[in-house]
Amino acid sequence: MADISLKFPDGSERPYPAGITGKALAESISKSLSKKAVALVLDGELVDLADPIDRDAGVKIVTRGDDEALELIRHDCAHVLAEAVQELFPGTQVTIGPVIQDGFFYDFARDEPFHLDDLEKIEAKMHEIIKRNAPFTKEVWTREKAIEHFKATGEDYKVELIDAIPVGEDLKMYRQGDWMDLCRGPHMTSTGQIGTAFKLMKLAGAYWRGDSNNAMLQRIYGTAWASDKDLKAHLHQIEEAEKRDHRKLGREMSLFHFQEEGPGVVFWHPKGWELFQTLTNYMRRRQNAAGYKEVNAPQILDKSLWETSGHWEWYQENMFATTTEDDRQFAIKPMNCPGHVQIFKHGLRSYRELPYRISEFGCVHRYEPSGALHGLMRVRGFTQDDAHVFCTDEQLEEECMDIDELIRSVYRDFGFDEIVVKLSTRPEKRVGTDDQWDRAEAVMLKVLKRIEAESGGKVKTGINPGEGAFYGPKFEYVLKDAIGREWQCGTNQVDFNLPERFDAFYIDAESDRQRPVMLHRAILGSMERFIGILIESYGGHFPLWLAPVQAVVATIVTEADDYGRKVEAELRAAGFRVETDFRNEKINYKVREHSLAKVPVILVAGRREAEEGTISVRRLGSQQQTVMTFAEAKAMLLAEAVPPDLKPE
RNA sequence: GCUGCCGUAGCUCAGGGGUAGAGCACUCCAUUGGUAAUGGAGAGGCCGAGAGUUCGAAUCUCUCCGGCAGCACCA
Repeated sequence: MADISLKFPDGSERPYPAGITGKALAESISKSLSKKAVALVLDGELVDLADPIDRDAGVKIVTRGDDEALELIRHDCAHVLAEAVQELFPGTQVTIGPVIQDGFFYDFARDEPFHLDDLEKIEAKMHEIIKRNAPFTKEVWTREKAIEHFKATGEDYKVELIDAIPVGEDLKMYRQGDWMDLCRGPHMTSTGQIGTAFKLMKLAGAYWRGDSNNAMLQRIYGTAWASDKDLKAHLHQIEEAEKRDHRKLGREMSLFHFQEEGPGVVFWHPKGWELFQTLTNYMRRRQNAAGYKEVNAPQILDKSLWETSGHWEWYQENMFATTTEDDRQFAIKPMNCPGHVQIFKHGLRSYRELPYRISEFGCVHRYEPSGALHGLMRVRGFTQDDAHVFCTDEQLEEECMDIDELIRSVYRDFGFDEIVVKLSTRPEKRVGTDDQWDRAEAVMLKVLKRIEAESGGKVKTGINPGEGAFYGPKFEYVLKDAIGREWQCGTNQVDFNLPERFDAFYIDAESDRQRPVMLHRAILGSMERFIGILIESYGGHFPLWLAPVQAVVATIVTEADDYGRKVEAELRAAGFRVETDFRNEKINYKVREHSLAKVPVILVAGRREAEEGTISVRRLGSQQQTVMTFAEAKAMLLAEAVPPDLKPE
């Protein structure tokens, strides 16, 4: 057999007989390597160790500790999960079991639901299967044989999967002991290589093929790692994330609450509302500076308006509607755009007024599916930092670029530097002509390229086909928070439809009527959601400018209370959000309580401070405190509390 | 909306066919104590709602409401 030349990661290149397997290759290098090897990377692609290599290629032997092996561990683990379930619960059908972030899942079809305590049994069975250490072996089957096999074993879903695989493609079956599964592969060489660092996490329902018209399957989620240490670290990380949960912190910091009578609507408490207002005021300043005029449009409008806008036809199931005694139908606004069009239309607009930018902290209500509700992140009543820009076709591109700059500059102020901009194109359910969509998407594609280019590649971009709003394509701004989670917040949508539906126009330089283009844009998106993101991202430790209570003045002895009152009054007069704690409690008690409430600064005054005009400053998260004159402390705190947009450069 | 689980005091949770418990928080009393819990006493619940089974239901069954996890949907 002819020789092939294989190139190793260290750059060295050696000849081998064609058809050599990864296993034999590893053996030829060293016995210990062949023992540790679990797979091969062939020209960047992960393949089975048993696959013959028949061409010149770059190779890398993957051992269990390599990053590439993690995917295999998880994938193999999914197979073992499926085997365990079928051993324990005969008659259960297997469907798909892919690798996901941090682990894997497998979807099963079974009439009886699994219970939480089944997970323990399944996990024990998995350990047993792994201990058997059966080799994974691959077989290539014909379509007919595979279909026949799965029909015979009652695996209807597998048959359906095979039907969806293009004719001519090989069907690979992986066997582990007595069990086998249709699978693209690759796998490690035996189940024993999975190790013990895995855990079944949760049970959930999931639609077959992700389509809610299909049957619901039972999904078992698991996490798997290369070592027990990694598994432990992952479980610890989950615990840490739970501590940041905005629903928990919102309660502990008395920011807001929910209750049964108002599913999906927020009761904002004084401190939460303070935060809300601080954020709103910041956005108001940013928008005013960017040339927006703030407006306010009605909450409830006649059905006819929503028919004209298309909402009644396309969005009705998400709308709260009401019929009055005189039989008029009204809807509570789910969006602000129709209202803003009315403001634009009121009176003749000149081309000189364009771009006409109006903003509104618009409170909207949407009937969201009950299962979607999630704390502040997904609610039925929320406030958008919404705005609409009416402009000419020629102005469109620059307006989009300005909006892009505004959005990213706002995100920077909160420390969100990693941004992805996605273009969502025309959905199936939509209004307007194809020509309008063509025009809108063409401009947006151009803008998307400019955003990426002008950010020097810092902003990543992408396309979401078919995800646009019913009235136009949209840019979606996805930010990454302090703990690496991604959130879609900002949006910018190009709309040629609504102006036409409402017959909005302006008068151009030749005194002719012209149709404006309309941009819908939001930056934080939903104020509620953004606050939820901030709570979790900061873990409740707000920067001073955002903190609802910026400092608490706590006295040690009653004689210091008068001084404490003076400290409070002076800070309050300077616009600082400060509270006092003169309770008959020990200072330890007070420090503990305000630290748990995540107040950024505790100002402690005892007899000494009162006499000397000083104050003891203790920062949240620090075990120490600094004594300084009150004047110094005040200057320091006031300087730190200046919002980012008002900071002198 | 779908699947599964859950709903006991403001919060965190125990109990589980014979009419209710803990810790923290709260109120009162004593204590004026230097940076993460001073001691004592007290008050607090139609055990999510409705119906059923039962001599008797917070406990079992059903329906509804709400929550949680995931799916679907989405700012």
